[in-house]
Amino acid sequence: MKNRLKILRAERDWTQADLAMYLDVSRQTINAIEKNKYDPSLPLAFKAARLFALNIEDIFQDDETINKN
Amino acid sequence: MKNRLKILRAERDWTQADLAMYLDVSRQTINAIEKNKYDPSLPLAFKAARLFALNIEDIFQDDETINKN
DNA sequence: ATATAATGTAAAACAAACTTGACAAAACCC
DNA sequence: GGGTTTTGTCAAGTTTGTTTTACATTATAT
Repeated sequence: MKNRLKILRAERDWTQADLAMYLDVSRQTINAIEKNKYDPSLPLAFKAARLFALNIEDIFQDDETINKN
Repeated sequence: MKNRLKILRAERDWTQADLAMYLDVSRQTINAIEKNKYDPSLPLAFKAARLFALNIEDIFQDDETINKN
């Protein structure tokens, strides 16, 4: 599972700690997800989608899902 | 977190066991998710989305997410 | 160069997701 | 009705996600 959190953060000039605060998780959780140590829970993915006003699929990309673009 | 698994199953005349098999999880997992005992993992949500050819948001709906329709 | 901020990482603990096995209740045929 | 399939549920166990604390490394700014 890939994700665009680092890019989305960079676009807003947010630190991992900032994003963690907005999503009500620990900074280590953000770091672990960005470094692909584990996948977020579905509720957390929804929260991120809401925060960035994007679809979950636009933030997180399943490796099995073949991308048509 | 609500979900439309039961409806999507019904449309295809699948049992919980059928869906479990297609998603490589136990029948109890499908039952628990349908009965809102817990949320699926993000990978499982992606797998369901692929199976039904829908977006995750069209299958699972966060309670916090205000629906605009 | 040194201070500060940001990121990476690790261990221990706990919570949430998922498994297997088993059985009861409900729905569906004949 | 009785048999069969489907659904609901429970307990015990494993795995995955998350927290806290702590410290090391890297980047940024004087």
